[in-house]
Amino acid sequence: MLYQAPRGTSDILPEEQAYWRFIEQKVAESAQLYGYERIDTPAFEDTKLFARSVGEDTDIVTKEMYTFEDRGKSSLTLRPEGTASVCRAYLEHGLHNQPQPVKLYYIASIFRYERPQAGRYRQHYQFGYEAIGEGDPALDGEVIDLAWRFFADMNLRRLTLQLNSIGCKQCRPNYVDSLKSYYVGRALELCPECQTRLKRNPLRLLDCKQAGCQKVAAAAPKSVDYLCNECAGHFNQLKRYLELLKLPFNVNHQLVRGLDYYTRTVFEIQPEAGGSQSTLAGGGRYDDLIGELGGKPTPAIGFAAGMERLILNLKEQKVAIPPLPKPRVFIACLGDEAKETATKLAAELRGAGVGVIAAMGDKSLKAQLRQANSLGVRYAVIIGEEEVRAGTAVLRDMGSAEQKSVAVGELQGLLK
RNA sequence: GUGAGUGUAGCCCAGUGGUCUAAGGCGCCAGGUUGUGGCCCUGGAUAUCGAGGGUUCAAAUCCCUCCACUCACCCCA
Repeated sequence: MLYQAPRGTSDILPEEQAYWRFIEQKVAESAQLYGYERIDTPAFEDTKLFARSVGEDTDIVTKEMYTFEDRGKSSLTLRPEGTASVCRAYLEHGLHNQPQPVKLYYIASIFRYERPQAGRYRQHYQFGYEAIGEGDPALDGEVIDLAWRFFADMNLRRLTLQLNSIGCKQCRPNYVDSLKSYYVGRALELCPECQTRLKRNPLRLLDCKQAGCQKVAAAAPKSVDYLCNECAGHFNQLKRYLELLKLPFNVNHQLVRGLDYYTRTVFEIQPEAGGSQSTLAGGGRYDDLIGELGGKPTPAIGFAAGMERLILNLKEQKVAIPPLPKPRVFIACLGDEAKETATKLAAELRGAGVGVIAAMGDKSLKAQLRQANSLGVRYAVIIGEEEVRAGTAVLRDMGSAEQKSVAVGELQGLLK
């Protein structure tokens, strides 16, 4: 094989496209339902944008970014996530002058240099929704409702909604401190990786999968017990809204997310019996991010979902996807004159909005019909020398195998 | 970055040292009389057996190196 797609990337072949178009359509529909408008941002941005927003010490920034210098010596990075770009656009275009919150959604390719495996790729696609400019917990509830409804409406079953609150700039340090002091006494029970996490990123201690560490994590201090009054009130109100909306959330004290910008609300939607790379959607509040990017303090919340993982789940659960439309008519012909008639007819039908596949080459009629059959068209139009002389064509119904001779001029009306 | 598994035609795969100048199935192409698909039958094309090196009289089959893919860890959608 001379060339193949780079590791962790893949071609989306025609046979897969129905899934992609289906999801895109559902994304647009639910955006419309909740008042979100589409935004598309560049595939790459100034490297500093991601470093600042995602967090200098996160895995994404330290080892997963596709960073390059362009010919003008600017350091650019292929977007490793969607939120930072949307916030940049919000600031750059003065969207704070619009009624708040500004609700935006996107469908975009995402790039991370990781070892690919099931449900994880170096280039993958995410769709996401961001609501910027409002801190009301009712908005958190609405966003989570949107996320939940999105998957439920696709007839995906056995999903769970994981929820947590990780506090704000004021109260989180207290929590991290108490987490540290809890863990320091138990360092010997931890796996080697957790020993280093203890120093570098204590929050991550909570979601280590090692059995021993799990045990320690289960009894660890909970972030919700360290929330300041404002954060606690916000979280309580959110839970109240989720109950009103009848969303079956599970407060998961070990849910922490890998991007630094999250504050207060964090949530994920996971399949119940998921493998390791199973999270379908994740998100939360990022009340400090716009400010850190140079704007005035602006609360915001959003989430993103992985398209490939969603498709994986749709397939596993055998969710029926509507087929993509395709031509219903195949035109077969025999002889040079017939081909001219067929060529003109095909153009006329297409002009009238009827999709047509015209036979090419000079294959036998048998071969042409075989092709028509495998294309799955509803009708075959057959034009041979006799038909040319008579100004007619044979219209064959590929389902019933019934056929009749009709005037060429009548076809457009019959096939419309 | 770490660990494990796998690499034979477009796809699924048989074949574990010598009749392998590689079998089968799907798919593809053609034919089964003069201009008709789907079923069936017949025929055909398509494989430097992942790459390179080594062992041997002899290697798809054994050894080494590399590469790729898959799965898992890390982390995330």
